[in-house]
Amino acid sequence: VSLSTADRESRLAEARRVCQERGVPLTNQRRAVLQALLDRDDHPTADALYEVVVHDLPQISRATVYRSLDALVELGLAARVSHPGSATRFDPTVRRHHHLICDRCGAILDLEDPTLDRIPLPDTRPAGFRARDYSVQVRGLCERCTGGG
Amino acid sequence: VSLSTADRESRLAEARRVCQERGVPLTNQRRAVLQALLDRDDHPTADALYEVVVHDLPQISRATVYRSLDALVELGLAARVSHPGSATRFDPTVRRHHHLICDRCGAILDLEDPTLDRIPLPDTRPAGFRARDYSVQVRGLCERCTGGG
DNA sequence: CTCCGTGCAAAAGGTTTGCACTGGT
DNA sequence: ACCAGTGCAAACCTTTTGCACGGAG
Repeated sequence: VSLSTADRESRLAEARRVCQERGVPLTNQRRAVLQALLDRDDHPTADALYEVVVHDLPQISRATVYRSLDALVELGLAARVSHPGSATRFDPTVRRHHHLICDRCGAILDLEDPTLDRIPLPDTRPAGFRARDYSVQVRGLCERCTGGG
Repeated sequence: VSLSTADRESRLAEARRVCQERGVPLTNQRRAVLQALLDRDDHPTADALYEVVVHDLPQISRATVYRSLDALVELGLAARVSHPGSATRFDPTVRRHHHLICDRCGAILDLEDPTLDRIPLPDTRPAGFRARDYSVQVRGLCERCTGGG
């Protein structure tokens, strides 16, 4: 479910606006990382993004990719995805959506479902927790892994 | 929401039974790791468990803790928790439940709510995904982090 | 005797940090 | 000139692996 050209343009415009507001420069490196992330729908790791970005900016370092991702997350332009694996994965989609996670190969697929977007959350304030948003993780087996057995 | 003594006993009995069935020895090390995990409700990392277990078994190695956790997960006696951080966290509770995740400090709290346990999942079979179970992640700020600002 | 789990140490990821440099303001 | 962002390399943290040892069947 990768983004259309128009969507990508609007996400870039949003990035420019947010950076402007927060007084944070949208450097070439940050823009390249964001674009690489927007171009993908498979929730890549930082390293996978580095591999892409290094084609455009051959001198970029892994550290900068990590720092750019931190910045994008801080700015609300990307999100860290919860994943039961060793490497952190990133998601360019900030609006509410859900995930299918393959128990065998670790793939993360987006799940868009209006019903899941309207679950009434229990009141967590008695526990002292201020809820901000939620998402549903569905675990199971993806197409490739079901095929294999 | 840590386990009562009775619950812990029954979980240990379950472990003995499962190991028996599967022909897998429940070694001292594995039992110690499982007990350490059952004693906690904060979804510890492998390293945090090592720090606890090493008190009882001073010669135990980190590798064994990792291998024990792998075995427990494989046996269905524990679960890896999805978490947007670098270290994998483990959960002694296998039955369906949900999580409150603090965006600031990364704490994971259990959320038990019968309503959330009965969400009608969309049909993911057209996407080739065979759903097995799900859980809801609520993100926000925990009590300590709200207090601080 | 054989097999499997373990301990140790080293290797293999993944992520962060110290420091010098640079480009924009 | 200043400051923030960057590149590089090293450090650091987490997890896995190779190998030898030892205990249970």
